[in-house]
Amino acid sequence: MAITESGEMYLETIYILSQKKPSVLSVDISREMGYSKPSVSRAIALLKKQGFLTVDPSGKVSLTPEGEKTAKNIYERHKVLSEGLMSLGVSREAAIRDACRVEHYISEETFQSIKRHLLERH
Amino acid sequence: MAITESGEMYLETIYILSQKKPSVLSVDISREMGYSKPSVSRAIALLKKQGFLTVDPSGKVSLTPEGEKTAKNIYERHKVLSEGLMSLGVSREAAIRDACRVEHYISEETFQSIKRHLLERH
DNA sequence: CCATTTGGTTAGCCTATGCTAACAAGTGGG
DNA sequence: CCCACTTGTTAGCATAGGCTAACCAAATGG
Repeated sequence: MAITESGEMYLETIYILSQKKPSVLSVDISREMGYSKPSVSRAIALLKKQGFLTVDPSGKVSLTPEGEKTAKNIYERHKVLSEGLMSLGVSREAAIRDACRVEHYISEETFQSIKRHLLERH
Repeated sequence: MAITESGEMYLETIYILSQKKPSVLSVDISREMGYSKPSVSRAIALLKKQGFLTVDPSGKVSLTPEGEKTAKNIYERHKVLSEGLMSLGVSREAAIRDACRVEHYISEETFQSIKRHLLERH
């Protein structure tokens, strides 16, 4: 099964959290994303089954290389898109909110073109 | 109930079809979008209930002013985004495919900024 | 004139993804 | 020692939005 938008958001959140703290628990993801514990529990179980992450006996969630690759890719899209929008004059809030949606939907080709264009403008 | 991505796609398709032919039937939408008749039937019933379109006794589907406003807005986003992406060197296929997703997800603020930026480049 | 085609609906299945209610297991203070 | 809090899971509900199967009714046409 291919990764969905929701799955990508979970991976991205786990990636960001794991850069801020030594270990990421399900409940941390729950708080960060504002989702209920059961929603996160089920999502984690699915991502685990899909090979994007592992959960150790203490409950610590870790991304697999595959999961980390996906998370980093989404995170880079998020940064490039939100910064790009802000450089066009879009407010920080709208830029972040919109980047959060768009980051899941554009092809690699489109993303690379946007990125190149933004770099060329300087 | 607010309009969903799916609802917007139906409205946009109806708008485009109604510019190409005098009357739009449910089955035309079905063929254009590649969805089954029951899927379209249900979607039309919902959009009708939401006040975005009407269906006359012959089955002809017409957008209400509200539906047309929404459809035109999405269609404009589609054109601006896909042309903008192509002007950045994105292939026609990818530009159209990606615009079809992104057009539903960006705020008006972001869209206007992108549009302004694309106009300024010439 | 009856049979087929066309257009549409109803019923019901499936997946994804949010939710609450309820519970189990570990931990720690009074 | 026990109660309470924290963490996580299970069960089950809801919505959105695809699908097929099966049906009805109207139009077409040999």
